[in-house]
Amino acid sequence: MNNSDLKKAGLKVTLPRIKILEILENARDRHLSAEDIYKSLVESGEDIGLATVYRVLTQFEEAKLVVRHHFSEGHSVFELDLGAHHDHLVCVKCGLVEEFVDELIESRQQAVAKKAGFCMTDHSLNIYGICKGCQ
Amino acid sequence: MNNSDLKKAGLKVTLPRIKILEILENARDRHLSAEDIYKSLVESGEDIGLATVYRVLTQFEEAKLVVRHHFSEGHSVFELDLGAHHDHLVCVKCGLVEEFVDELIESRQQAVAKKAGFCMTDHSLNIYGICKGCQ
DNA sequence: GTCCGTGCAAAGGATTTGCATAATC
DNA sequence: GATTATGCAAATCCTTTGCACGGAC
Repeated sequence: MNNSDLKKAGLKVTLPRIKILEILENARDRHLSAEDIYKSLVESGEDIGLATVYRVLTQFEEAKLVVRHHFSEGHSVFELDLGAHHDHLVCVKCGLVEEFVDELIESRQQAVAKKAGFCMTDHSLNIYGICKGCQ
Repeated sequence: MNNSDLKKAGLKVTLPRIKILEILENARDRHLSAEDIYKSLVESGEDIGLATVYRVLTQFEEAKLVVRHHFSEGHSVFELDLGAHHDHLVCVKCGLVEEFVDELIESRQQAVAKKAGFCMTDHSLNIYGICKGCQ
């Protein structure tokens, strides 16, 4: 994920876009809110507005560079789209997010959609619970 | 679901609460937003404020009379909690919501959580797609 | 009569938008 | 140099809260 990905997406290579991409790549927990990213920028001494963060993230989403998730927290979180679909385990205490894939669940979802006559475009499965560290 | 359910929940039996319960029971699509409910009240000539709708829905949620869902639309939707857990198929064109249960998926989720060391408290699975009528 | 519930208006948080300026290509 | 991006502030959407009044028990 680098500057040429931006060009490919038809986006000019600008400082805010590069920085936001970097932050998403280097984040320990890869699932960040717009506010998280903004804070991170401010800490690095960058002079980038929150509105720009939102604009860039929305553009990245449209360009399929990032995926937006709505965990049940009242705000969106974003992660780089590395192409590998996965679902999420979210800790309701500390906010930790783990990823998982279960082929059986994936295929059953397809089957459920088909049976209902839906043409499935997407799905989101979030398991909420208390992680090992918080128990 | 009636007035005695309200009393059981420790809530006084008031007109707004009764009306909102009725609307949730009679809704064709049982998944309504606060705004939907408010509009429905206004149409029936009730003089009930939107703030009250939100307050009542939040109380109902705490009392386990309704369940709140966050489909990816920027607002919450509410449905009566009839005790039967289910997941949702959401049409991205018309907003139609269908319910389903798949035991295999349910049990796999438990297994996934257990393997990750999570104590699962809840989960939400939404399949997004285009319904039969919209295709 | 006490306490809880409600309406209204104002506040709140997350996100978007308008506009003049500044940067990329 | 033309076009697209950005920063800032103001606006918007959904939801919550403060306060004085009204209703349930």
